[in-house]
Amino acid sequence: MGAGVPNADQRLDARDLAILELVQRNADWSHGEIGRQIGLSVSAVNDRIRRMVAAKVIRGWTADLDPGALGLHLLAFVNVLIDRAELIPAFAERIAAYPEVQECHHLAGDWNYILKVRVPTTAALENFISCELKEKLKVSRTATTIVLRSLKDSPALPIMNGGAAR
Amino acid sequence: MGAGVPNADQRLDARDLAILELVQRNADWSHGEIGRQIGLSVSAVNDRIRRMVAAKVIRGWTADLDPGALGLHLLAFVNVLIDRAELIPAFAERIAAYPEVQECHHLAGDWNYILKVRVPTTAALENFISCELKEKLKVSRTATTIVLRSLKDSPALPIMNGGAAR
DNA sequence: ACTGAAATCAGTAGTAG
DNA sequence: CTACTACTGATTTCAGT
Repeated sequence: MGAGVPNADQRLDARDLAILELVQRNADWSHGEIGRQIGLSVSAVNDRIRRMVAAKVIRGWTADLDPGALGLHLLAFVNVLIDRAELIPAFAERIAAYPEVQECHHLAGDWNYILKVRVPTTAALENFISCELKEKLKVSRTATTIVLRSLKDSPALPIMNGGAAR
Repeated sequence: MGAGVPNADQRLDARDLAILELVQRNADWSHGEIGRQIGLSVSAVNDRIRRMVAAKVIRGWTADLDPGALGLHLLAFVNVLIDRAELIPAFAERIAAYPEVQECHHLAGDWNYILKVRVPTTAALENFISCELKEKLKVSRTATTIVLRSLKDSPALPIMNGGAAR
């Protein structure tokens, strides 16, 4: 056990990719339904999904929720700059714990990080930036961009041959 | 049938929110397991989930895939500027169809859109920006930021009381 | 609106071809 | 891999509180 080599010798063939394409959008379909779509038996679909879960190609199963229905009416991208290098480890360790931070990416460029932040209101955003980022996490500067409308916001990945495929 | 009022009179109580908190991370748990966590019977959990699916609070069920395992080794944010206003509708209509574009948000600020783009290589990114964005979609200017490392990249939404809750 | 039991259906494991 | 079996366990329905 343990986390030796991450994805040792998994090879994904065209059928695996077809399964992934389906389950990343319709995880509630039965294995029979998936098999019918791609011409595979229930057992074959079952085997392949279990292997891909074991290989961590499939990391888990999630429900896709509507942000608006949960009162999360504001989406913003916040660029973060931290002047003093010694403050970066503490930021990196603590930022992921904020539920309103959906994403945090370390960047190559003018800014240290970009955050994707979901909150109910501008007041909540202001509180997050002022109290959490600047006061507690000692962020030097931020640049916030408000999203007016999301044309696409999907966790689905592009799946094509030529990736880690055979 | 039809899409009249989106979320008519759904009221989410604390138990609904507890269920959502669980299923957005562990959609594979049985209703019995969920019920045990929050002190509810299997049927009650089933009822509430079915109601939330019907009310479109839960939009669907997805598999969470590992981008690296699919050969998607590059993540970038691409800011997009379109000078001539008459070119924007065509862009907005066609951008969502690109699988490598995971997100596309219309912005308030200096840029028209921000894109979250996943590709295997820098060559694929260059091809996407030059051929697709600039040539085909007539984008005037782009500013691309490469992600070095993702500290957090989760579809999970922050769930707290005070949203659309009772 | 929840519980608990009964019925239906899906996932799993094994066999054989 | 398919096809078929049997089994386990989950989902769904339904009557009752």
